[in-house]
Amino acid sequence: MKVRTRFAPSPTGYMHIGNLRTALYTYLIARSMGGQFILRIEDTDQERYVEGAIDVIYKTLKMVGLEYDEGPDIGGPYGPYVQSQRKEIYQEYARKLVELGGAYYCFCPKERLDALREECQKKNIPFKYDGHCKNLSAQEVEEKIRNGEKYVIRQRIPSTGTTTFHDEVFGTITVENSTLDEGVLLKSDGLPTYNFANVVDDSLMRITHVVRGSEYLSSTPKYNLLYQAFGWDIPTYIHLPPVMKEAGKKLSKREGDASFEDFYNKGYLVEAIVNYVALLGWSPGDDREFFTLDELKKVFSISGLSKAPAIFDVNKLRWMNGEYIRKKSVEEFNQLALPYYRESVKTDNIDFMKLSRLLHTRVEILSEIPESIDFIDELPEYDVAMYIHKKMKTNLENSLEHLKKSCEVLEKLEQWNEERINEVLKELIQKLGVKNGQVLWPIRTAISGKQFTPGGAIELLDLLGKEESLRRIRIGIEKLEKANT
RNA sequence: GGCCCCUUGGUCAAGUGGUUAAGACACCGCCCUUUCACGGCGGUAACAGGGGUUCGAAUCCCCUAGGGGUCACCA
Repeated sequence: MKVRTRFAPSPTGYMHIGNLRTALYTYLIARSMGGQFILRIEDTDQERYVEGAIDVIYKTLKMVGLEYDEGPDIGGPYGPYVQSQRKEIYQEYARKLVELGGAYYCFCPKERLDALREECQKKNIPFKYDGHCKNLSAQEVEEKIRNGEKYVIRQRIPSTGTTTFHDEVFGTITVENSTLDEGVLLKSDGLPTYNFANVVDDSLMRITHVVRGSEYLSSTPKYNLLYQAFGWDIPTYIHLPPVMKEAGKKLSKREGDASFEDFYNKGYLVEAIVNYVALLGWSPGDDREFFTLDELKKVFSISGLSKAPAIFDVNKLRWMNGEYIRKKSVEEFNQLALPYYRESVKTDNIDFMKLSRLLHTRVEILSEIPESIDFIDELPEYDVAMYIHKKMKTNLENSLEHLKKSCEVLEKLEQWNEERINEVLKELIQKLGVKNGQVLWPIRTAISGKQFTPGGAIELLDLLGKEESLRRIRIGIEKLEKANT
């Protein structure tokens, strides 16, 4: 039988990183076994409807490269793939289930249920529907419906015995049927609950492997009962532990560290996010940790899935993102960096390729680019104390002296390029008989005004150009003269 | 609270009865070096606790603790 998995998000308007991981794993499980991957939208909750939310799902899957074989926008043999468009199907199957004895009509008003719930809470016992409508006769049911009474359809669950299911990651789990609540399958608005829709759809759509978050673990016995009542094959279950921010905390939408989009907008590369997320809760079994999507398709295996919740470590993502950046050619990096350059560099005589060569090994996430090059447009205010560097053995006096001498040689330099600048300065250094840093540190300080810069003095001189460099060096000389008197 | 699940360094994790308990991120140190990075080398750091079973337990069993999930006409 051909493996078929499905990613079935409810459209909330953004793609949580944990959700993305579920999608990834679901996709990989299918692809690693040569199977098909289906997209289905679970929008049976009308109150939660969010405009444009489905587009976010399409867009994210596309960016990440998770191609689905069937879905709302591309169709397929088991459509429609949006649950709100399958209303009649659920109603039909709900009625069928009643006939089969797996469900019953319930006319209990909300008030009655609320009272029941309150009572349970008082006694500190878990809420369970008390079966008030469980034994209504067919005639009674028919009459109530004819009278226009609102109703739901509830699952009928044996009061004794146990139900066992097997999960590929959590193993075999057995629960007492008596602890299972006879939940609502079909709501009074005619739409199904998740509990019903997912079973019906998964079966109708021939899903062989059900992949979802571990929050569904505890209701899975009920789904098995449903499959059994219908006489359907039970799928292979693969429940995934959650992704946490830190022990006990979830990734939050508010702090902007929860969705794929958040990370993408912060300058993380799609490949890096995918790679990192793949490793969050799954291990190939060996040391390898760099994978493209295509490579993952080959090596992914359910057996590498872990059952404990994983904490999302932004630090490691950063590192991995940096690695991905370094793997790119300078040209590719330049293309990625361009929009960020334009954010902070307004002067147009800067050679961005030169800049990219400097930044290439120093950037971990794209969004840190603007700040690291903000000195290009304008020399920042800086303190003369920055000229004092213990290891370089620089102080205010020798910095001034060396800056003056450097200024002299640089002024005379006709051909302004890295090679020539290097020659002249090294010559000067030799003549002075000092360490490189004695001359170069003050220069870098003078032209950047910053403690840390991408590239050293020579690269920066070249980057900024003769005129601007000399202007800044003279400012430095002035500052030092003032400080020395 | 009932039921279910989970527990190897700060984090991700390998490990499936016999290992000096891998590797990666982070951290620290050294080297390279005109700063910062990159790169290279090295270091600190873990089987939640307690009982069993066994010649032998991170691995099997039980208890305790901590954590998570669930208990909706939400998914």
